[in-house]
Amino acid sequence: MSAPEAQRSARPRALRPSAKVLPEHARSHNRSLVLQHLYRGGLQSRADLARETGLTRVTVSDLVAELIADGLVVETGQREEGRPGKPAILLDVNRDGHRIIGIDLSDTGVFRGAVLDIDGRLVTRMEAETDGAAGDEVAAVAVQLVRDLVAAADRPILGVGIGSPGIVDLAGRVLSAPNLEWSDLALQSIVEKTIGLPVLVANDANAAALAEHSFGAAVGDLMLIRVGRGVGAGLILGGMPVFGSRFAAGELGHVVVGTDGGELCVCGKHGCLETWLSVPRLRAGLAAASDDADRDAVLRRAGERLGIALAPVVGALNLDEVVISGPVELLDGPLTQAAIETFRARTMAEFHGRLTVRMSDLGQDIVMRGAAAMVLSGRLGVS
Amino acid sequence: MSAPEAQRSARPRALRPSAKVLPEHARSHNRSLVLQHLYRGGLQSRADLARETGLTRVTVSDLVAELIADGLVVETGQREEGRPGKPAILLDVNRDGHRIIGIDLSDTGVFRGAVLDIDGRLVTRMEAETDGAAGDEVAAVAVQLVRDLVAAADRPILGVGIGSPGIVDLAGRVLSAPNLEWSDLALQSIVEKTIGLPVLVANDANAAALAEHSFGAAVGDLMLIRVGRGVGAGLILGGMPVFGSRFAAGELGHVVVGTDGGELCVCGKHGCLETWLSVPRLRAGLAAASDDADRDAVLRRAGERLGIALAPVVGALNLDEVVISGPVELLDGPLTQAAIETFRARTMAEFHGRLTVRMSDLGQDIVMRGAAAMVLSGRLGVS
DNA sequence: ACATGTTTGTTAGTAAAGCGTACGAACAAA
DNA sequence: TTTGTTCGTACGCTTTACTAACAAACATGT
Repeated sequence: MSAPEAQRSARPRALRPSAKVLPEHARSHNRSLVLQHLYRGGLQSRADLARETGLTRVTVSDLVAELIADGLVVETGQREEGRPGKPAILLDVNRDGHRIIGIDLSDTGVFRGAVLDIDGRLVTRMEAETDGAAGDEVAAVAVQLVRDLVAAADRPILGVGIGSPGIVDLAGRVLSAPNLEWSDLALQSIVEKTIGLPVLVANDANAAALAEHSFGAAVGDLMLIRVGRGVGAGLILGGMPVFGSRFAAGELGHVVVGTDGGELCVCGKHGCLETWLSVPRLRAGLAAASDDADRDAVLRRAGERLGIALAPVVGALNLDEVVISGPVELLDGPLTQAAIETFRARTMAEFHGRLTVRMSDLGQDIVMRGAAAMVLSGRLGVS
Repeated sequence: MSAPEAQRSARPRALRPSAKVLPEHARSHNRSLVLQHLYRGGLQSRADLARETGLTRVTVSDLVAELIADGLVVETGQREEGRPGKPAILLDVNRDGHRIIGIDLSDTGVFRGAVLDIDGRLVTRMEAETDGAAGDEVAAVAVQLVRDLVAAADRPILGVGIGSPGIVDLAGRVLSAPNLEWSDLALQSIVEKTIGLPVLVANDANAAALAEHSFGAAVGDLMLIRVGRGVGAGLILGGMPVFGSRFAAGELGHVVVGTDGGELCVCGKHGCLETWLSVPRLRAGLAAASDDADRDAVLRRAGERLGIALAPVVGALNLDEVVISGPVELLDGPLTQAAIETFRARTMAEFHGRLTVRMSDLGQDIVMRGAAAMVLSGRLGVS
């Protein structure tokens, strides 16, 4: 036991000051809570919702009345069950009452967009060629695509979600997107002003991760690896996307993998994850391969590198799931298999016994559906 | 544009159902908010707090009255300023009115504990030898240490924080701590029942990370690497600790680093981070070294491995800071320097320009102070 | 057939939380 | 002394969710 000693002032310094909470905020939280249960659980009565949420029947009734007035919830008739008591009036989210616009700007040469319903199903699909445009010009193409989709929607539109390549901040500014030659482009506010609807912009990999979380088979904390021209990742921890302090979370493409050199990358380093795993490099490797065994080896080598890069991340975050998204013919098979094996060989299996590594089954629409999930989450508090 | 197509049901499955929010929860949030501002900002008047929090002077007055009644806040006289108007009554957290017990179970052979004040300064320090005990026996040593510290405290005790090695769940159960031969030990509830005070238990690396966040020089998202008998890490993202889905976040010690083999680890793999970086291995390496240059090389090699392991994690999370905690004579110097260099060589500097890698300056007390921070955060909502 | 019990949804009244307005107190400057 | 400013508090109001009570609608047992 020692006497109190001189220590430097222990008072912590500034942080984000958090915000006050008013009763109305609590109300909107509970409103979202009710909507969320209804969204997931399907047909339920007010009494069911009260039991599930822990709120009173009275309160639920009140919230539901508000949701019905807003057109978000509808009564769908009575429950036909041989139970005693007054039959329940079933409620459901007004799944066909609204539309969402989802945009994917991440592909090369073409912007994809769609009108989606509340459940994230594509209703109308559109594309817009970018014809090698860049900067403001290509931004105008995106805006026009949104405009066309808004015109094509046959229901009120909840909002517009956009998945963009590059670094995107929380206000929907694209801080840097080299392929489109965007820097500090206030995409969200531009589209919002033009269209007059709520707009949300996020990085494409983050959007994809959200899609997997909301509409895919994902269960808990997950990382989504997007393999395309480059390699990017999106992270969902505890149901919330991880953005990183400079909004650059998931920028894994230019991390060097392994300690044995590697090919030269456009960034000037050797052995970046992209040099092992990007689609162009994979295709080139396959084209140069002489036979099937050789092709297999190319894919397995890429998968091994992915496993090597993932091991520390999964260890540090104790993830449940790693999902890979990209061209199925390249990624599904030896590549994923090798990633799993490498990963298992390089981490403690007992901590990560439940980790699954798999391909996404959302296909090419993953970013558009993720963009829709952003709108659902941002506007309705539903995920 | 294509017609609506058949897609598999898009409805997401079960997630954490979140919880309802009642007005009283909002109140306690605002109460914590006021306390937080006071804790960080020092002497302030009610009107100051109202301006900073956005709440009304009336509401702040009400909350402050409650905090004064609870003994957490005191009036410390009037402000002496040549300003017009009624002079302000200054408030401050009752910094000397309560104590916190902080416990560190992570060291080999000895448990450390301390009575701390609200600002995280050590007031009374104690130690308890474990004498090679294990299981329930060594748990009893910990309980006795807490009891002694409670008896030594000269003020009301806010709570007990414990940093334990191993995997600890959110309820303070130590799921697995091989060194102490604990598995599924409900440490928090055991101590709580014995002592009759609020108890919080967390992993030692997580506690250390919290200490760095609360009392150290840390600014934003950070990862704390704890180098001792093994290697562990704690993560703070957005001010919140990351636990991982199986509560095993930060278990980096047994991730294989590099692609060029490495020494055999106790876990059976070759080249785990622990085989490069643990204190025993470092000391052995230094002892075997012939001259200073050789010793430097040993430390640099270890630092390089740390950098290799960190690169994907920092890339994936876009961290602000990596803090290293452990024996200064080993870690501070060539090792840290090599880690920084390796790291910079393996990632995109432009994304991580603001990343800093440094030693913690909280020394040996880091876990105890982190344990105190857990109590501050859990009991007062202050961080 | 009829009473009984159950479940549902609503009405009425209550407690808590924070707001806006207004007021007295205490001070500086003119 | 007067004026203007700032601080802290008293009062009344709105919002929110709660409890209690009730009517409606149904199944079941006698």
